[in-house]
Amino acid sequence: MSVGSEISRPPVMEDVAKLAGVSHQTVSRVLNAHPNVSPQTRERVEKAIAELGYRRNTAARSLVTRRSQTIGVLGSDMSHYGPANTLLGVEQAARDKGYFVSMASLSEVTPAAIKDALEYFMMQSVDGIVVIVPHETMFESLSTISMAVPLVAVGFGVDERLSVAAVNQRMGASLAVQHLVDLGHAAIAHVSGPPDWIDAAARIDGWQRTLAQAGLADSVLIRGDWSAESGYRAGLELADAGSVTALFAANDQMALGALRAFSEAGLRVPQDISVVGYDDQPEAAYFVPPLTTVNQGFKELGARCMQMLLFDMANGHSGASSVVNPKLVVRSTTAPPSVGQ
Amino acid sequence: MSVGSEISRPPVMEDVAKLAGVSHQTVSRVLNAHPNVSPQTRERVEKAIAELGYRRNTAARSLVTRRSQTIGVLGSDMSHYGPANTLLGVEQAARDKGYFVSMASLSEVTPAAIKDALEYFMMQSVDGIVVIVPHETMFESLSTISMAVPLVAVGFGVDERLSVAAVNQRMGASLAVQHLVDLGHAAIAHVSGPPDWIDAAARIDGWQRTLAQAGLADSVLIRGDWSAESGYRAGLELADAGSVTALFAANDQMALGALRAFSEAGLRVPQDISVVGYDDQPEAAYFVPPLTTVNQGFKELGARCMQMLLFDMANGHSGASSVVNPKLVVRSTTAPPSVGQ
DNA sequence: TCTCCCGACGTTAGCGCTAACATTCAGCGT
DNA sequence: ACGCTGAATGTTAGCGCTAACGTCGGGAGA
Repeated sequence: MSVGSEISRPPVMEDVAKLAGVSHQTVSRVLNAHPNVSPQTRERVEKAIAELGYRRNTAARSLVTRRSQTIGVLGSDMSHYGPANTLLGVEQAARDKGYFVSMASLSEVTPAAIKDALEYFMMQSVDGIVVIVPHETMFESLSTISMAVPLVAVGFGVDERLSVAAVNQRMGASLAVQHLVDLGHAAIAHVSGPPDWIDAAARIDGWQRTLAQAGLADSVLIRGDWSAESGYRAGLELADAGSVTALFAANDQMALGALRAFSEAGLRVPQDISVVGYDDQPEAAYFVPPLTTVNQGFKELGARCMQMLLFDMANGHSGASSVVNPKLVVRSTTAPPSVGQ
Repeated sequence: MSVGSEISRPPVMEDVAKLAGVSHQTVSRVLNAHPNVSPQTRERVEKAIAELGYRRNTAARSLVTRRSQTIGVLGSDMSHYGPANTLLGVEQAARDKGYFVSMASLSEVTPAAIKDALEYFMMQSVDGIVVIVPHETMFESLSTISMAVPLVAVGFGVDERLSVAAVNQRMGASLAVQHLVDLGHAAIAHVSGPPDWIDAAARIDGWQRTLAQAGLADSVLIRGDWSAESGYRAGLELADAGSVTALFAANDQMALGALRAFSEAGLRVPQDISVVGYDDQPEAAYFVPPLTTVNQGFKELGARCMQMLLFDMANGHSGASSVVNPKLVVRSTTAPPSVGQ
């Protein structure tokens, strides 16, 4: 019923054309939704395509159009909540728009590794690149390498050389710290991420500014590395010093570590010390006690990213930026400082 | 110094050939490491390639070789620890071997969505597919759809129709439960994942078998959905009933939720109740108290996966399977049941 | 009635590469 | 000296598609 000559080779455009009684070019026109095809012809061709199970050959198409319909996504720590969800957002938006997404992840963020990955994308002749590595090294590398294709970076500070989609980290940090200030805290420590991470730097900055605006003195800053373990160590340190009534952690995992440290040290949260996290990963609501934290719309960020990339791909480099605003989520790790303190 | 005719078009093989004073085919031979090229010629060609910054056009190459050098990775809940890390393992192994990796993630695991995603990979004419969706629906869909390219599934049970790389879930569950039995527990509950998830089913099975082997009666089984929230509800239920001295949770997040529930209910862990998780995500060591759990080598799993896929791509479908063994990680949430119980 | 135009197709010429087949030219045995 | 072999190259013919042009009718305007 279906096939005339039972050859194993997958059907090509010519086969469809023959079956529909038209030329291969008409098939191409149908596929590309050209206007000048009569409805009857279009229908015949579509039927033939369905009957043969024809699929257009992407390589041949790419060869002549010079576009691969692929975008490259470069990430680093994809096993973490934020980047993983941003990736998901990008992927969904890309697929919606008919793009394929190729991914590469950096096991270490060094200029060489970055160059390699970018080179890998160029080999694939991607039509655009999304970079989800908010790292100072990445920023420097990106400034050095002039890209042949549009690129949008997630989470960088605004810079006219780069198209950027970011969460307003400073605002997020501000939200967190101001919440503590409003509660009456005057000594608010911060466990930061590695300072060469752009997000970490922005959160440190937001923390300091908010403190200053509230007329409070600088407080203790402990450098963490995003891991629960570093949060734990920071928590121990803070519990030992006992100089502080609140802690703002640069992510939920470090907050988790701190929570454990406080628990071990016999400090009650929030009665003895308040804690605010950052990210609002789903587990945060189930920490002991449930964590007050800052929610970032990662999936939306990914979608925006893709939107900007498509714009740049159509109109050339824009250097535009799109920033999404985080929201504070108050749960049970924050309370006014105890009077006895 | 570098280019003769300053045209904007990217260099093609012919340009390299001209510069090196050879034919384009010789350039191709150098690029493909053919044996019959003299060392001097090879060197001249390589120099020309470097000088022009030549990069071979993947589309043209794919068109003629009929291989895209791309493998598709299909995932579902990539924002979770296990799948995300498996993906990373696959990605690294693939890139090592010179393959590109294209990813698609399922926002919902339905036959239609699966078919779509697989279709999407076929459009891209991937050379192979890795499926990281250990879901019953996926298994059924895979049995229905006969794939045109090699496919390896992560985490399925062994089945000769499918090439599979998996963690031995039954053993993992056994490890966890046996540990509790050895401690002296006789009433060991289980919070499972959704039972249409293959991993969840295997862990339930492992839990039951180990109980039976130890001569213990069936205990209470609560169905969760992997989320901390469901673990929390289960914990509340268990605390309320008070019929059990230990809990085996099918993942760390549910264990986290349970930990919080117990804490709220005034149950001390591990004195009043022991808890074992599953996955050993990095945070597990920083729960309050640190969680005893089962470690699965996700990255290794990803690498094995890729290895099998390459094998199948070279030799046709193998239906082989490769299983990695999990390890128990004992921390502080497990102890002998209190005598007063 | 005769243009002229334009919609609906068909035909042709590559895109940049690799596989398969030619070609050339040493070196070797007889 | 003569082929003969085989390594090192060159030449040719597509892979399957789209862009650019060619063709061919049938209405609208003169």
